[in-house]
Amino acid sequence: MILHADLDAFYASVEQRDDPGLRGRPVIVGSGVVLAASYEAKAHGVRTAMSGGTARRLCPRAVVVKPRMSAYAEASKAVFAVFRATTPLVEGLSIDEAFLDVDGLRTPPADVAVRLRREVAEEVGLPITVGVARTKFLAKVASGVAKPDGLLVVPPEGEMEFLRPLPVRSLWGVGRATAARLARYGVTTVGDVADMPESTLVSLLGPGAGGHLHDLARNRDPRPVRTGVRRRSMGAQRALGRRARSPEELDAMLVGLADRLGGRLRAARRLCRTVTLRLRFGDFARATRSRTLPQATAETPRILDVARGLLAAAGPLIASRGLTLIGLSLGDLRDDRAVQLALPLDGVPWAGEVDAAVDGVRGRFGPSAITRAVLLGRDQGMSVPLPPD
DNA sequence: TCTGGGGTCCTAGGACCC
DNA sequence: TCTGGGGTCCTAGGACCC
Repeated sequence: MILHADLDAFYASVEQRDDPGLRGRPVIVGSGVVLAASYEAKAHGVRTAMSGGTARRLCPRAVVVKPRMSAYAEASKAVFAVFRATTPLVEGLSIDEAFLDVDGLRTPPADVAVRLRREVAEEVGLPITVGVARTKFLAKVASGVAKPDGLLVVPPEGEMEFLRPLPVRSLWGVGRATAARLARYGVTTVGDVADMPESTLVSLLGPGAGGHLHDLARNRDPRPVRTGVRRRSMGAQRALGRRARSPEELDAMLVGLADRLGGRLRAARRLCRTVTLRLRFGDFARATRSRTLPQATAETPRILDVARGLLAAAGPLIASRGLTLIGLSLGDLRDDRAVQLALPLDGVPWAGEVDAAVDGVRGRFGPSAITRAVLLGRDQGMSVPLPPD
């Protein structure tokens, strides 16, 4: 059996945990757009991704707090430690949810789930909902139904009964666009989808999505819980508002984005090969421009260089439409083996030993690996002299 | 309801190679 | 002279998720 564990109103719950004055009150995290809303706020109709103005109109008494991303990252780490103490077979889906494969445990799955919820509450102080079922999909739907602060087990013999009445939107991969398309054919429940021939679904949605939906609706979901899934891209973006920005302002933002991403890349000891510039315009249309490098890199100046080229090429597009968001995304990620092998940095008093360290690895690793190691040291706040050439 | 900041996966066309 | 099939890589866009 598989557990799907999902923290409730995660960011808002962390805020309520850390400030007792917020407990029992409607809390909204994020002012421009709602990043998270406590269940007291949700009761008034406040939803994630809603604009801040709308949310305040729906719930004027709500306390609006600024997001504290580092506090959420820390809480997430603590919760995942509880997951991993339960079973090594943990697959994280996002900062606040994961699948756990509990088949190898002696304890019955439902008891494991009860204990997990208790441990997260006691050790981290956060409410969490758990769905238990034979497949990932059923477990995830179960936790959604059981929210908040709940537990729901779908027994193997009750699967079809559970599945068929669900709205199509609960199928993984069915969002607004696909749901609207299906509704035009009178298809609104999972049972409706299950009763369609696969060929009809495929002709409607394409071979990928069509086949996938057909399988899920007929309760076929053989996907195992996978550990060690690596991130495939990382990005950073910045909303600009309506005001027009000068080329100098845009360039400064690009510098900031490239710097942030370069640092994150090196902290993760990874390299990227594709740089994508993301743009959004006044009418909410989007565009992307990307370039793939012959050599993978984690060096900020290189990333910035490519990003600047993409931005320059997109100049005419931007001039005509009014830019409201600029972002960078790094893809085709891979491990930076050279840096990992060359310089185990943890605890190295860098400034004093860099020369020796660099001498030790010169010849085994090329100049770009050494440059990356130096940048990595800088990212960690070390005072790093440039090594002699 | 006029909209943040992260991510994942799929599709499709063109270039290029054998 | 006109013509094949298959594969990979790159770019751009779109849908979806939290």
